Amino acid sequence: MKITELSGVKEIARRADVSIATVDRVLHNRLGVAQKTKEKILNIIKEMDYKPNILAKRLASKRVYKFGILIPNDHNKAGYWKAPITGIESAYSEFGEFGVELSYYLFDKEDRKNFVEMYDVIFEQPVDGIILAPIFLKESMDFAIKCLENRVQYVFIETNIPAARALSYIGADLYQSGRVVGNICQYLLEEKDNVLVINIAKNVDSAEHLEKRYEGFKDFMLETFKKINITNISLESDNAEILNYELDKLLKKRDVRLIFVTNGRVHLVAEYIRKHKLKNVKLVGTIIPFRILNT
Amino acid sequence: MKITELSGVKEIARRADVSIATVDRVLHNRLGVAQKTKEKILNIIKEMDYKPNILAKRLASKRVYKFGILIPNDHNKAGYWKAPITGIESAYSEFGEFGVELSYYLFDKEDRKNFVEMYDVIFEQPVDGIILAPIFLKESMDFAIKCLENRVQYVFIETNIPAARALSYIGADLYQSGRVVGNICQYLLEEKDNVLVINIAKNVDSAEHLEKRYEGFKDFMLETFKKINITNISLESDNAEILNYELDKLLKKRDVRLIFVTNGRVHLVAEYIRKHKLKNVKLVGTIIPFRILNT
DNA sequence: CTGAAAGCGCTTACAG
DNA sequence: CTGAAAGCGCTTACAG
Repeated sequence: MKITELSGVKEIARRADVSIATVDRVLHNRLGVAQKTKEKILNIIKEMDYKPNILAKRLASKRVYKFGILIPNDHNKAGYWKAPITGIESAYSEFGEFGVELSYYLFDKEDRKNFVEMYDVIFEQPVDGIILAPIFLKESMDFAIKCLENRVQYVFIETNIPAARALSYIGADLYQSGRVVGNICQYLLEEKDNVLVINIAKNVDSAEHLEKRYEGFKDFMLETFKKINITNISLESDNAEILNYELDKLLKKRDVRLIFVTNGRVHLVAEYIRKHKLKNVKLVGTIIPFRILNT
Repeated sequence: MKITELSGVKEIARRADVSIATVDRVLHNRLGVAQKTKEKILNIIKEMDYKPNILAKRLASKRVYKFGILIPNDHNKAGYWKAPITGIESAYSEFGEFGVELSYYLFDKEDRKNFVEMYDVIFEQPVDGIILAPIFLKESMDFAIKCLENRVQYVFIETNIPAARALSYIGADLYQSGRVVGNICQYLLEEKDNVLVINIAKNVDSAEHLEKRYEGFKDFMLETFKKINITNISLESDNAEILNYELDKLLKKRDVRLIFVTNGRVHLVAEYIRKHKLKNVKLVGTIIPFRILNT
């Protein structure tokens, strides 16, 4: 770079022989620039590999970015969402002064209609970005489309729906989590053992999510034991009767050595095992709560 | 806040009836300000709970911050330090344009003299902050003192020395790691079992570090089993003869159910077990490599 | 010991 | 369709 070279918009303006206001218009794709001028400027931008200085941008702009946060209220799972909220607030206290505003929209985890109501409310006000827990599959897909229509970026938290192509996903890697479970359980098993993997998901939607954990577990197992026998079932309710019925059937058929429940509902199976006084079956569950890191 | 209130240095200057240059002098504790003026300004700053705008600061200042990175070269442990370097480079590509410069100082992990040579070199040039792996205890303490003398901030990576009061520590929480091992191993043990925990640290220094992992393991175990019997030994070399000698002694005395080696040198004990064809002892080790997150 | 002024790289009315 | 100018909240010579 020559020492005489101005940087940023000024240099672009100099090269294009226009004012920086015009450069700014092109940079933000605003109307009111002659096609020819626009092209010239665009070429120079490309030529220079121009990267705007975000510090200067933020300093000069009065614009406030508004974020909506769409997560379950904590009425059922006491305190589960405390940690992410703490994290959001901590980030806010760091960046809030640079033009960020937060709005919370808490919905009832058991009520998909309420989820839809809440996300409709979000769009009543201008919003730039959204963090959401997409625990209802179909409704969340609809929501994603609405975000795209409104040019609003969205990020998933806790549950992921890869197909909905969020900007990013904050939460556990369920596939890896399943592999870890497999890794630990390998010491409890032998070749040709029977293993039962149970997904218990109250709404159909998160079943797909839990499936990932099963995949990880299964892949690890099959890499370790060629002839292990893994049966996977998904229950769409946490009703004890149904669970008992299924377990009766499955455990009668074969000698199951290990049961892996892919989420925290493992206690339901624990009760079954206790009631039937089963001695030879090992039980494993998975719970990965959010954690507040000490800083 | 009144709408007429200016913000930042301007407002301070207005209230103190001085120029912003003088405010700046006080803010940076520079010489050449009358004691009275200084006090007045200091009071106003406190009153306003003034927080400088770091965006404006960085934009206005031409100052470049220089960071030194003092970590082992990878000649022995192939690739172990690739991940943190990737992380550093990724952060650099994000922030480098805002005035950050990096210098690497790689030392020989087996040679504490080399570590000292390298850190002497660091101070030959101006430096603002240092990331280091303090794997040599005494030398790292000396280094910390040198940093304090030079008013240079330092951050530890991989190994922590709490007493050296670094700005922060990047790495595994060894105490929690030990608890996790305990948590998993509880299913392999019963009340009154004998457990052996072995720290194998080539240099005395990291022994203290490994101790933390033992603490976590022990605490979890004692919370779970009241009468479990845990023996802990620390070896200062990875010499197989010495290890074998110690293991002979320890395993003769009592019926050991589980051996936990607090780092990756677990393979040394594995060899012993294989050679002696021990069947009833379980072996557990811990390796937590750095990982590159996919983004 | 203190202040006026230019500048960092952008954005934002406003004027033409 | 385009430009001159002020401003964001700081820092940095320079002058006195």
